[in-house]
Amino acid sequence: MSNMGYAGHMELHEPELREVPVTAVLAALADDVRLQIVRTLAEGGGEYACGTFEFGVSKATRSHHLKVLREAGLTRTRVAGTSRYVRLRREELERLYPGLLDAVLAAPTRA
Amino acid sequence: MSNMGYAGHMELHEPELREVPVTAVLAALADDVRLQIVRTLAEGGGEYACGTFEFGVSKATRSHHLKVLREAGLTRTRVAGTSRYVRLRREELERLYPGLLDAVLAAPTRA
DNA sequence: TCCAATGTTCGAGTATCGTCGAACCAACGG
DNA sequence: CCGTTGGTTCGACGATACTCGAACATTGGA
Repeated sequence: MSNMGYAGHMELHEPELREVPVTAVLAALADDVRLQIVRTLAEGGGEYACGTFEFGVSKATRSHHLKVLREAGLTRTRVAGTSRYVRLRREELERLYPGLLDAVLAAPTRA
Repeated sequence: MSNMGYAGHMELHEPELREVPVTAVLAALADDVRLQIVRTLAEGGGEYACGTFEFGVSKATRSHHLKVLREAGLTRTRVAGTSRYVRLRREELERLYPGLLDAVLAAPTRA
């Protein structure tokens, strides 16, 4: 009955947004791959399986970026079967950082 | 030769804002020292000599951060005598990234 | 039961970042 | 001139960040 060594039963680390320094939120957004993920989540508006985000990186790297987003308080993850469904924490973000996400999303894709 | 503004032969690199990827702007803001500098500039509204920003780092580090801000298109620098005066590029930022700077500045200082 | 699918974690390589002291430079004031 | 002042640059350091392949865990189906 050991559950050692793997995160299958571990709780996903999803911090309270107010515990996250704004610099961490900005750092999470300051990466091309992660910004593409966030854009996809924002445009779709709902949940996406991790595998959705095919942006030219390996699945290990993708998993890493999703973890960064989650631990920066930007996303929430729901586990279902072998898949994990990710969604943006829009309302919470809007409450704590009004206008921030919209401003970033409105920015030109390629500057 | 005119004596007008002979500010040494070093050219400051101040890119056009549209040439700067938004991720670079976000990365520039995603540091505590730099965010404090930006806050100071925004609250004061005008120009500040580099020496103004005493945030517990050496002057070499301060100079580095000011360079990062400048090259991310966030600030402009005017050379006068032995001093350099830094100011925020608010209007340009507002035009290209409407609401972004305000949202960041409105964020809680101590998250 | 075995296998494929979906993700995560590990270990390592490379790159970039933040930091400092020391050396440097240009401008100013005696 | 010479020294001081304001600031930059250099070289180095340790810490982080991004990336990948490989190995692993969990689920669900043949």
